[in-house]
Amino acid sequence: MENTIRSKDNPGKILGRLEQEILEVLWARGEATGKAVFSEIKGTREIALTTVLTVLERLCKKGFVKRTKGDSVYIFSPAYTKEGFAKEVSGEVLRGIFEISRSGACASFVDTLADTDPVELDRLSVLIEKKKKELERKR
Amino acid sequence: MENTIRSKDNPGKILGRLEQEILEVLWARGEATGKAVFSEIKGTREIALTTVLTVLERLCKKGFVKRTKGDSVYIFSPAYTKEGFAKEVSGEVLRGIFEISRSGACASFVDTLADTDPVELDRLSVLIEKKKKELERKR
DNA sequence: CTTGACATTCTACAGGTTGTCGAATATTAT
DNA sequence: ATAATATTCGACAACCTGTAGAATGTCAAG
Repeated sequence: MENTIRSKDNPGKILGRLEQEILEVLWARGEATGKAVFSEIKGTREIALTTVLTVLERLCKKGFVKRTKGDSVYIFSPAYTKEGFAKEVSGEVLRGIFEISRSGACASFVDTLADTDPVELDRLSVLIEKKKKELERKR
Repeated sequence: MENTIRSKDNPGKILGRLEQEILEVLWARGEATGKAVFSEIKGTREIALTTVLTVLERLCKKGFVKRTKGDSVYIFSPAYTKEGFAKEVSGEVLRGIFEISRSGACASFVDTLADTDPVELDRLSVLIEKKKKELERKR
C-alpha cells in the first residue's frame, strides 16, 4: 500500500533523526560521554564530533537528556526510560489525534499493533480490563 | 502535572495550526471555496484571504485536500474523511512510537483514551477481539 | 474590445526546527 | 607553561508553517 498519507519527511515525530539516534545510543548504554556517542554513530556514517555534542546539548535543553560532570568529562544519560518516554510522548500525540477522530485513531491503533506485534493484542486486552476496573473503583 | 515532556510548540503534529483549522472547516462543510474558508476563519481572528489560499494550496500539494474547478471558482474538499485521516496519520505516528517502545505506547494509549473518553474503552475491547479473530482466521 | 471585479498564483519574509561544523574558549594533564 | 582534550559559540543550510502583498489571469458588462 504505497498510497499513504504523507506530509513531511518526518511526520508526527517528536525528535529528529539524529536526535533519536543519539537517544537510542544513550538508552542502550545507560550513559555515555559525548565522545562515546560520537564514536558509536560514526561507526555508521560520517559525522563530526561537534555535531553530536550540539545535538546532545539540545536534547539536554529539551529535557530529554541529563548531563553530569564525570571525571573531567561530561556524562550524558537519558532523562527518561524508553518506556517512560514513549508513554509521555505518545500521550501528547494521541491527544492530538483523538481531537481529530477517536474512532479513527483506535482503529488504526489496533491495526498497527496487530501488524507489528500481534501478541501485544492480548496484553492490551489485559491493560484495558485493568483500566476499566480502576475506573470503576474510582466511581 | 505540569512536568511533562515537551519539545516544540507543536510536538508530534502532522499539521500546523492553520492547516488543521482549515481542514476542520472543510470536514465540517464537505467542500468550500477558498473565500468561504477564509470567511469562516476570519470570523475568529484577523487573517488575509491569500494566507488561507496559500495554505489551502499547500494542503493540496500534500494530498490532504482536493481542488476541483467549480463555476469560475475553485472548490476545495478534504481528500480524506476525518476518520480516514486520523487512521492513516495515526498509523504512521504509532509506528514511529512503537519503534521506541510498544509497551510504553500501549500504556499511554489506554491511559489517554480512558482520560478523554472512557466509554471508548469498551469499543476498543471489541475491536481487539474482532482483530484477534481476524488474525486467527488468516492463520 | 476595454475596463473592472474577482480569482488564482507568485514571490517573499519571519520565525522555528534539525543537521551540520569550524573556530574560539576553557579545562586538564604533563 | 604547554600541549592535548573537552566544551561552548556562532553560523549556515535546508526545511516547515504562518503570513500576506504584488502580479497575473479570467470573465462579464458596457
